[in-house]
Amino acid sequence: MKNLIESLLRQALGAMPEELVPAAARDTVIEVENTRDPQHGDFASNLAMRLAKAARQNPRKVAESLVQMLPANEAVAKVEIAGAGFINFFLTDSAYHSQVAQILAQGETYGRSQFGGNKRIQVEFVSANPTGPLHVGHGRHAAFGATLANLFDAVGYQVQREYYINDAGRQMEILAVSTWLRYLERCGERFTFPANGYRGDYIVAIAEQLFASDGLALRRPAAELFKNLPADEPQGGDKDVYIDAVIARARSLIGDTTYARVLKLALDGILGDIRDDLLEFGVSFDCWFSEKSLADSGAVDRALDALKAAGKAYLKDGALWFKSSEYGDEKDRVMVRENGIKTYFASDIAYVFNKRERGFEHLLYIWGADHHGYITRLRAGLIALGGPADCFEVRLVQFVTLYRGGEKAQMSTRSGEFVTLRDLRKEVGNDAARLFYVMRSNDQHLDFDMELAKARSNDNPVYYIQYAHARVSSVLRQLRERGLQHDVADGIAALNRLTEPQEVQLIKRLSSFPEILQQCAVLRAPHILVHYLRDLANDFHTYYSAHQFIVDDAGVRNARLDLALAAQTVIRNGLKILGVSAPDT
RNA sequence: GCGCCCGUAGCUCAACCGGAUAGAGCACCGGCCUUCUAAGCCGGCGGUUGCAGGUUCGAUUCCUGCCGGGCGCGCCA
Repeated sequence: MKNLIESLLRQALGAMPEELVPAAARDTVIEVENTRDPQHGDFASNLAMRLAKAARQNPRKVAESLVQMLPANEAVAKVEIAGAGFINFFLTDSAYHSQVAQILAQGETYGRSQFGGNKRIQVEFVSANPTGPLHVGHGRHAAFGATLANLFDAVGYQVQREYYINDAGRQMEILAVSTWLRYLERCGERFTFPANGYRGDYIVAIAEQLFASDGLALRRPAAELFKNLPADEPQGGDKDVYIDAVIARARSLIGDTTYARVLKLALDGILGDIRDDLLEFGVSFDCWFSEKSLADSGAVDRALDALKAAGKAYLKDGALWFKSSEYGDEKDRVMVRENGIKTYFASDIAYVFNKRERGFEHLLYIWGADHHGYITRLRAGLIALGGPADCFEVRLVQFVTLYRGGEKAQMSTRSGEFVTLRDLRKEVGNDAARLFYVMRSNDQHLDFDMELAKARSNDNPVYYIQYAHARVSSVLRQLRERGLQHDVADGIAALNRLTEPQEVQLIKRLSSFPEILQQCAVLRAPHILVHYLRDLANDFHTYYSAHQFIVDDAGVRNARLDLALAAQTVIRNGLKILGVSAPDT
């Protein structure tokens, strides 16, 4: 509908005389918006006001000329000029009534469009380090990223969902040694666990597996393991230096091959858990991309070489630096440390380049708010390697604070007692979690109230929306119980009987669904869809309370049932994008 | 100190990338069930959009400066 008005205005603009609207001013974006007040019609445009300056005319005069040039259209009942120069469009009833027929005809594809022009976009999200289970913060990333990807898919992009596995580097070493130490404890060795080791229960569980498969074969005396090591943090030492020493000692005691096997056992175990967790949450990925594979394939070295060749890298203090300060970064960044080990930044540059090589036209990264400092430097890397800067986009997701009742729930990674995504899903259910996570704008801190999420009441938007869906199913059940049939075609023929204000309101809401999806995708704002569905549910409940569907007049009855079915279709389509179920009861 | 995000009703948040009278839910007050699910509906109360300037026909939105909150500023990941 909005697109129709827009094209009418564009035609009118094209027909305006040259002396009134100079050629330069014609190339403007035509803004059409839904009106807030019904008195202003169904759609309004500020086009005349935007042209007024170039036309050297007052806005109302420009509006008059535009309206004169407006081609006639059967959907438009009336056009008015109002206020400072708004052009208000009033649509005909039949234009809206035909929307109901269209929704029913299109069914689960209603709302989808070709807006994206099949452009290849990649959404990379979650990408949590495989060193432990996902926590509630990752849940927000998962829900946000998955919903965005669904939105892109719905509006005609070719979308790929990717999870970047940080399976290279020191943290994997720490994971492996933590697992082996827990195994030693299981074997009966006694010692103090390193301050910098991973101490979650999941490590103990993996160690138990190792014990089951290998028995005491990998046991080494604790005394030998900890002999002549530097002090750990509680003893006044450096925890990083200490854990590195423990890792080196462990490697020498059990050998690199066995060590690698322990590492793989831990990595596979945790990654498998993450994968299952996300799958249960309705979040799936097209690609799990391994950082290690990037290093193994030589891609990281190639990226470094390319930067050197471009004159954007230099040696200082024994380290290799990238001149990111040339691209607005605060300072240059180290890519290869003095000890020869590459930083994450080196991998990240290679990775962004790799994404481009795989043919994605647009790269969307979903990161935690604490990573905002990396945006400039990574974009710098992309530009330095010749990539277009505008294909690189990062959306930050702010933190989640859990509340249980009025009380803050603690989520510290230190203690190992943080609330996992799995725990949260178990407590409030997948539907509530998915919806609550995206209910607020991503750059807004999220207060997640678990009590509210569980509530089966009006306060809870999940049930409110789902209830509207279920009510339609219930009406159709009632109909059958009374021995009646829903004749869709008969209803379509009688759509002009839908004249009650609640019916008109509901139809208007339904007809804006395709535009809402586009808007959500363009603004990367799934929360708009949640608000829309909430409003739609409200429109439906209001209608439901005001009028009966199952009435004696067959024409009205079938038309109303058509409308109810259309509302149910839109709710279901919307919930599907959000990853929320649409129950019939 | 520098950078990013945020500040809107008592609370949690919207406001369609500058538009018309700033809207919802919760809470509070008052109505509606012998008729399709009351998990619902209707009405009422509630605002100097943190503060001060600026830009223009028009600012919650853009700019500047303060105030307040969160998060970053490693040869960590």
